[in-house]
Amino acid sequence: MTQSSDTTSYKDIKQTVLRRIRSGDWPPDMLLPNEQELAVTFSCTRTTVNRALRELAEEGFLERRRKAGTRVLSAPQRQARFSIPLIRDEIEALGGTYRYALVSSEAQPAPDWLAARLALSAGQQVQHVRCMHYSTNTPFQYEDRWIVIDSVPQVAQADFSEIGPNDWLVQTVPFTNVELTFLASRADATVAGFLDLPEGEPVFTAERITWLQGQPVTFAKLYFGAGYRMTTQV
Amino acid sequence: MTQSSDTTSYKDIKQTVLRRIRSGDWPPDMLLPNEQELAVTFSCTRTTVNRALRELAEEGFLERRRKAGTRVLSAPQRQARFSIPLIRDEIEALGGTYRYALVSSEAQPAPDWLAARLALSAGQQVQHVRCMHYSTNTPFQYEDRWIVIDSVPQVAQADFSEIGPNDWLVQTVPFTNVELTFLASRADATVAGFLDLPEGEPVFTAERITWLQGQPVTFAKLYFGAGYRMTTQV
DNA sequence: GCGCCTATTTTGTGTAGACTTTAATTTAAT
DNA sequence: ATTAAATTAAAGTCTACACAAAATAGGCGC
Repeated sequence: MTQSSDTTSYKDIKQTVLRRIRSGDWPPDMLLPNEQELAVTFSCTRTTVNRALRELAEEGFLERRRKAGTRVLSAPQRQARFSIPLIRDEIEALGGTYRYALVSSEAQPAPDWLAARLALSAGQQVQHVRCMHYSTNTPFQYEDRWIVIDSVPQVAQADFSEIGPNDWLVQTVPFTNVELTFLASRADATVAGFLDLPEGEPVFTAERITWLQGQPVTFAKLYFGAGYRMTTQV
Repeated sequence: MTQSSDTTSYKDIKQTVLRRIRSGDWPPDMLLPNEQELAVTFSCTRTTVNRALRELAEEGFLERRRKAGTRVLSAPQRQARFSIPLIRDEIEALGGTYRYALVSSEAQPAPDWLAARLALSAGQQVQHVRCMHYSTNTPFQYEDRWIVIDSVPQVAQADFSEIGPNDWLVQTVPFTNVELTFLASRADATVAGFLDLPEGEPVFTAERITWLQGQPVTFAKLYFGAGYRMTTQV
């Protein structure tokens, strides 16, 4: 059998199933026919049905359990899946020219709050790097970053005057686990100065903790410039 | 052939490939062997290799192109995939008790900025619903929502005094397209009042536009209470 | 009735093989 | 040299079948 237009593809099945869900034909909580039956109705193999339903489940439309079958999810806990672009790409996509500037870089013992946050031992050495990212001379992001020296010893020799610590890290440490937090914070004098804002202004802020196989690698606090909006399609 | 422990599963392959990428064994931009070769080295079928590599590509580690082959992505633009929980679930997960209160609900012509945002015709009627979500009497979120009446005519009969507009919508218009935006805004007098904050305080804000098959359904502006943090693992 | 064990159903995943589609590459024609 | 057409290598997907694993449902003993 060929797979050209006379064949039912897993994409066709996905579309059809989605349409039935959306139209209310298959309402929330409904148990849908098992793969074998669907394979017959779609006149294809169970393998193909399986792929379609598996992907729909990954996308949050269905719930599948062995023996229990496949059912339509009632509360569509859709997962927003947005990519975290590199700053340079993001700025260039918005039509700006990316420029980077190092503010400071120094080794120091981890402050208490950082030690607590990353489960470091008291007084463990960290590299504290502060830098700016500009979009055509407009401040785009102020980055305040700490890198755990024990986890990335090479950081002692790193030169952050030309390359940003994030770029350096992704080249050096193929990172594994990341915890991302977004919040609205108030610009203190330092942040306001770098981002060219009035003090006290709301600032969209991201915190990013990175581990390499259980070892804390870096904590970054990223303050975005005025009017920043993070958008995603779901 | 069986698939028990003597067989190589697609998960094994994913792990092995990931390990090689992380260890630098397969550096960024490297072209990896084609599926047939990998199938031989892993002693499994090409089907199994295909699934492993396909998923790794979806997860952002590899780039695959027909004829060109599979290569390691240099800047692993990992995609944060975080689920958007229902407010009730989120509050209860944090140990609070969810409480809902309607502030106002009235039909009105769409204001210009909204008409522009949703591509409505001038003066199209919308239902403007404002409400509060509390976590054990602490303000958790102030919701300012507009629902396009032409897209959801049933909204005229809806009673939002007990059920929140979001819950009502997911029951009524199940699966839709969503554009989500996050930003930091400044609490104006209204928002400050509802969230029990000083005026001018930074507020983590989400904007949510929902379409049903190209038709605009609703625009919601969600103002989160003091200290709100949105966290996700990547 | 209650708890435990077994049987059965349904999804999960593998093998083997074929055809399709895309696109890089090479070849031929202008 | 440049463009257009043919070649071909790689991923993409389907068929057909088999066995595995999980979890519900039913039956058994108490």
